[in-house]
Amino acid sequence: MQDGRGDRQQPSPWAPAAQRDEQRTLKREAVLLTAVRSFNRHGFHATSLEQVAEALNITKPTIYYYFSSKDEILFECARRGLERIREVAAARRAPEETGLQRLTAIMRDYAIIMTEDFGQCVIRIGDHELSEASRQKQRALKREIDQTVRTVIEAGIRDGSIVDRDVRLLTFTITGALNWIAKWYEPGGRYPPEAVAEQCVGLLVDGLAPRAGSEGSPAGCPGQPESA
Amino acid sequence: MQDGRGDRQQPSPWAPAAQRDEQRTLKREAVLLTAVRSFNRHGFHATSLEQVAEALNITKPTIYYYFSSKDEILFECARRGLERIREVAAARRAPEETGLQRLTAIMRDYAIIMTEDFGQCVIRIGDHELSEASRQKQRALKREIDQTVRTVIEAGIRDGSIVDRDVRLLTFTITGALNWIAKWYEPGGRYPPEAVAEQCVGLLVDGLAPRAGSEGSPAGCPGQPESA
DNA sequence: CGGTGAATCTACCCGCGAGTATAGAATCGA
DNA sequence: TCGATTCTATACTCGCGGGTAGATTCACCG
Repeated sequence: MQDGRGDRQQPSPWAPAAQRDEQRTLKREAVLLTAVRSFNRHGFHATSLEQVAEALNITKPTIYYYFSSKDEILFECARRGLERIREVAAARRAPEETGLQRLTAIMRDYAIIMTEDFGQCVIRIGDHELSEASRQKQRALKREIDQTVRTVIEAGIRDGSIVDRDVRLLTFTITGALNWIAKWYEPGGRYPPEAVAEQCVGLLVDGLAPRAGSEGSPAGCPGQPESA
Repeated sequence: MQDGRGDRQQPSPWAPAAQRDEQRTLKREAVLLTAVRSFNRHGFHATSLEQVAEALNITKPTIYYYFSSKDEILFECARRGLERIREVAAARRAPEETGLQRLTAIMRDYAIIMTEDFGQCVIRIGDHELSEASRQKQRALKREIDQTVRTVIEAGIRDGSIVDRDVRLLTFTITGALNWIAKWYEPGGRYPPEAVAEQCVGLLVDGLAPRAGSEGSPAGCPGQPESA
């Protein structure tokens, strides 16, 4: 991972500089993971950094050696969750498939992210817990994701694979159903993440009312594309 | 003050006792309403009772004259929201209609409650903000609602008006989509509550994929009841 | 070994907000 | 008009937790 820096070809036996950096990264990571799990389980305010430190066998000032504030920790957790979503959403931007097919793929990945630590954090922690600055940054990330999803939905409406409804409300309803997974899902419970994703997406695509013809979702027979 | 309570038929001219009680109730109400709005807007922890008091042109001790703790205020707010949901859910328990018809009615009312102050409070305020005791009571209320909804869904699956899927996941997905309204809805925005409810429920019933036959929701032509 | 810097700890500060003690103002009953 | 009660305000306590100052330990390098 040499980025500009430290590219000195000097093969000193057991280069310690890189090790140091790696150690630091590893420890930051450990703090983040412990923190996000506590945030998710007990809530942000109910989690003191002392508790996090204790769980890591260190003390509070050590955490402040790696992070500048509790807000930074929370934001970094949320950022990772959002980053993951952004990736899967962006991965399906290319229009080789129908809008519904692309949206279905995004929804499925989205649902699974909601069962992960950093993904849950995005939903479980309220906006008001972040500082004003962090909240703004978070909003920007969310908007970007929202925009991507919306674009896919619009494409689906145009090609006839998605029902013609208000795009904004469509997006809210879908993301709501999926976001909610983060609230009730518990690892090791009766449903594996894939099953959750499968079922939720299936319901959103097919609807509550039984379809006349087939049983399964019409993923293979979308409305005929009629790109103007 | 005999707690057999105040049933003395004595019609004293302009019974002041009743007026007193009414005044007290009115003021409690005002505190609750101001508090819940601030909770919803700024979050529970970011709302101090001093702020609430200031908004009411009173001081903090006055609030404590009407409530015993901040937790009691929050719980009372949430309780009202849940109570409203419980009512609408229970109202549609009788099986004169198909399961889907009953569920649709519940969902619609549920969605509208999510646009109201106390309804929003139930969703926007995390479980961890309540005291242990209050949280337990809240859970009980939520479970009761959940159970009612689930029963309706099961009836719908039996009579064929609702797709045969895992009831638990079905419930989570539906409530998730509807609960999320509380997060993004803003009064005076572009969508009136009825429109929100209409669209969300419509999508959940019909699904994202266009239906072959009709355009609208098949509210009038549910799957033929086939009660064994 | 002795110095240098990274990493961690002990011991503290400090502000905020929930909750309270208590006194004073208004209201009512006689 | 005089208590008694209801209601509200002033002025406080107090604990919790975010954040910091400064000492200390340790690892490596010369």
